[in-house]
Amino acid sequence: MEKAKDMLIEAAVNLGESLGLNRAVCQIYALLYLSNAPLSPTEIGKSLEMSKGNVSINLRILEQWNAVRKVWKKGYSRPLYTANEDIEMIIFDKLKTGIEKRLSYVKPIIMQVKNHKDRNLAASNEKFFARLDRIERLIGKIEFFLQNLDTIKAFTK
Amino acid sequence: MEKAKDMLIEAAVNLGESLGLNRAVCQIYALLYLSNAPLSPTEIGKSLEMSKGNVSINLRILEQWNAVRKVWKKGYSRPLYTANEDIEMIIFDKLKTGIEKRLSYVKPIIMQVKNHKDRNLAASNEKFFARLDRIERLIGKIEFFLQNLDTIKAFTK
DNA sequence: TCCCTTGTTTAATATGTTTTAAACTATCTT
DNA sequence: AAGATAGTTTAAAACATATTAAACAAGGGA
Repeated sequence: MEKAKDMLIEAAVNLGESLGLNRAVCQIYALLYLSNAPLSPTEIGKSLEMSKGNVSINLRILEQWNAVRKVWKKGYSRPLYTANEDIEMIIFDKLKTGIEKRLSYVKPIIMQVKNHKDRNLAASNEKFFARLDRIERLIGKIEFFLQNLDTIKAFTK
Repeated sequence: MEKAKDMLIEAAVNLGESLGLNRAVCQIYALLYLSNAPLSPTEIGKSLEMSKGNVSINLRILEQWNAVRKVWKKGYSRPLYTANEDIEMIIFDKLKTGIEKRLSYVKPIIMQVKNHKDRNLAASNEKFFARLDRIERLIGKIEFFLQNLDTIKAFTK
């Protein structure tokens, strides 16, 4: 049983790393996701053979992502932690906000370059501006795509 | 003009890093993408103030991704390089094969765990197996999504 | 053929990230 | 209140990756 959990946790790490996540974050989330009851940081650290500092840091990260949440057990003053199960949403939100942030940085730069385009240069740089246009269309597509992902998600349910 | 290129290259680096790409790869691709004519490794290195070793390594990576290609100019024995312009395809293919590879690693592990599920344990681990099912459905969704991305891409054109 | 230029490979350096160990803070138990 | 337990923060270490510098190989022109 524990062996199975370990294998699944390792698989989660493997998947998470392709999204640029670190090992600890994936391990902790997967452990909580597969646990029947909420766990304390100490239990997490013991189970994953990970320093408590590392548990603390990465639990905070997961909380910021809304991937885990505190559970207050009656009589206990310290919270336990449990996984929020809608990992689709978690992954999606993280990707979406990340991409949007990047695009909002790139877009004004392209605008700026296009507006500075002076007539003399333009002739000799036909190709250059054509490629800028192409990039702008791509950005438009990505934005369209993000706006519609919610719909698609619902559709595939 | 060169200033504009530098800004755009920097923006490309910024975008690329959110996909986990290194600086050099993004710079080289963006430079070739925005250049009117194919460039030699030496020219690339000079333009980006980057060692020729680094240019060489990362040009090879870009070639493997089909993101750039060699151009043989008459009379020259060494190739120049130019960007393949369909970066949507490049990004998409890279993401798609990456995700597929990861899923093909994870799927059999889940199968295995589910098949080992023995009756005694099963009762006490209702929740555990329910979550496994949930993950399996998620993987199914992702696969469906990937299979249909081509269609969606065409649709948004 | 010999040198000069160009490109590749490799080992070392530099940079960035993750993890831990240890100091610190807060909470709980007696 | 004192000692023990749990959690956070930080500085250092371990680790991974990217970049360069330098040795090497291949081709081009004298």
